[in-house]
Amino acid sequence: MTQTSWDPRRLTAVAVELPEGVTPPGTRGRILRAALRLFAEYGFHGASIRDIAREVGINSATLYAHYPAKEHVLAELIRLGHEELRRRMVEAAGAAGDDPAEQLAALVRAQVLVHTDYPLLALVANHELHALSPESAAPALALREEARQLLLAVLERGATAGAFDVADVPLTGIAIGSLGMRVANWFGPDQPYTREQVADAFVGFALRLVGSPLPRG
Amino acid sequence: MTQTSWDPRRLTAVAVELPEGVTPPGTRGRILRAALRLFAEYGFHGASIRDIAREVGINSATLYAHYPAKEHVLAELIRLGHEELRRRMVEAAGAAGDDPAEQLAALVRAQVLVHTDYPLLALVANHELHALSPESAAPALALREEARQLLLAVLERGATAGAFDVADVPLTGIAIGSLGMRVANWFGPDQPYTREQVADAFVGFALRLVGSPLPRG
DNA sequence: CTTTTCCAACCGATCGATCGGTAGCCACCA
DNA sequence: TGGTGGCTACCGATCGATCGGTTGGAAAAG
Repeated sequence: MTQTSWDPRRLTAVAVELPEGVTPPGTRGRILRAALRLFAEYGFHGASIRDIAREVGINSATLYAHYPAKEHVLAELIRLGHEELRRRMVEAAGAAGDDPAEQLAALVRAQVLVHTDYPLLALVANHELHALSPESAAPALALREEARQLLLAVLERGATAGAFDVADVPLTGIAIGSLGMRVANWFGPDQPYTREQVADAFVGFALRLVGSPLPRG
Repeated sequence: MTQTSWDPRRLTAVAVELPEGVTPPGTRGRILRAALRLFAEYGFHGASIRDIAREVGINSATLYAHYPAKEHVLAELIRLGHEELRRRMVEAAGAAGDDPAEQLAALVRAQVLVHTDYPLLALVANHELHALSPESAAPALALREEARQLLLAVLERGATAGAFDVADVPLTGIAIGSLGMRVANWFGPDQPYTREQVADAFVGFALRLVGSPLPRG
């Protein structure tokens, strides 16, 4: 309840986490983690390969035994971030029932939890995308669009069925997406909320935004 | 309704605007505009002083006749962005009546319009803050906190008066602030909304988030 | 009024430092 | 043995900033 805005000095207090099972083991994975922390704090261009190597404890030339170029490290992180988002949202959509409100809640919860669980990955995936070439960025953009379409489809369905009172589906989708995205900028261990509390609250916000009669969480 | 997510390739389609009356005239101002465009597209570290100088049409050494260091150019942009936000929000708060809902609407409208009017400035001010030293960043952070407190005070007042149905004021404040902030990432001339339409819609969203009985805009 | 001085803005050249990446070599392990 | 991961040394390019010099306009001096 004190400082909840973006403050890069907090970065060292946020765990450098990557999704399990999809992160490469050994040095390759350690490079990703080091890059994640440095890219999140200083940006792609502000973090040098020497910085990354030093943090991993290897020589900078060794990076090239694992990744063909600096850009590939970033592209990998961005891919991981977007795949985790898409995976969780597809999973949530599949597990939810037919009720549009329930589907929306499931999607929003999934989105928010990706951002609480992997805040640095979300920050890098969202803020450093511009450093990639169009070809490198395309896969991630496609995944992002897929996640977005999941949300829009539910909003459309809910509005058509009369469960949602929505004047403009795309704009409402943007608003709901914005809520989840910004979580990565402020959520952390020094905040007085657990991840579940944040997800509950944000599901409540989303339901309010669509005018669903469900009460706040 | 097509592409509404962050896409750096769209940057050249967004006008490079700085607030009137506070932007220095002549070369100094042209440097700020050039830096604004380049920092927004490539980030502070991704844009060199040679890039900036080239865009202005001067020699890179000349930049140092106007600004003592590269960081100062960024600091100036970030200061301008935060001052405009604070100015507009203070003005909106002063002009609004006593009704908490009316005050909230005024604040949200002001915030959203800063982001529609100066999207690049908002992007740089929000995303490149990390490139500043703590001393350089402090003034902007203070202004940001001031704007935030304006919003929280209204939420608190509305909740206390029973006009708002809010479970958690700081969290609701974050959510409302998030909505406005992200506008700079997607709003532009290729979107099918005017700035007023966006502001109206977002005021409606904010009122819903606080459970105010006012209908959607 | 004319001349001189001053100063801000500007220049090309250059600085030391750092950048991402390469080449060649070595050690280890299956 | 061959492949992988690691190293030192090095490359050309670029970085932010400095240097010494020039220019033009304004102000001061005579």
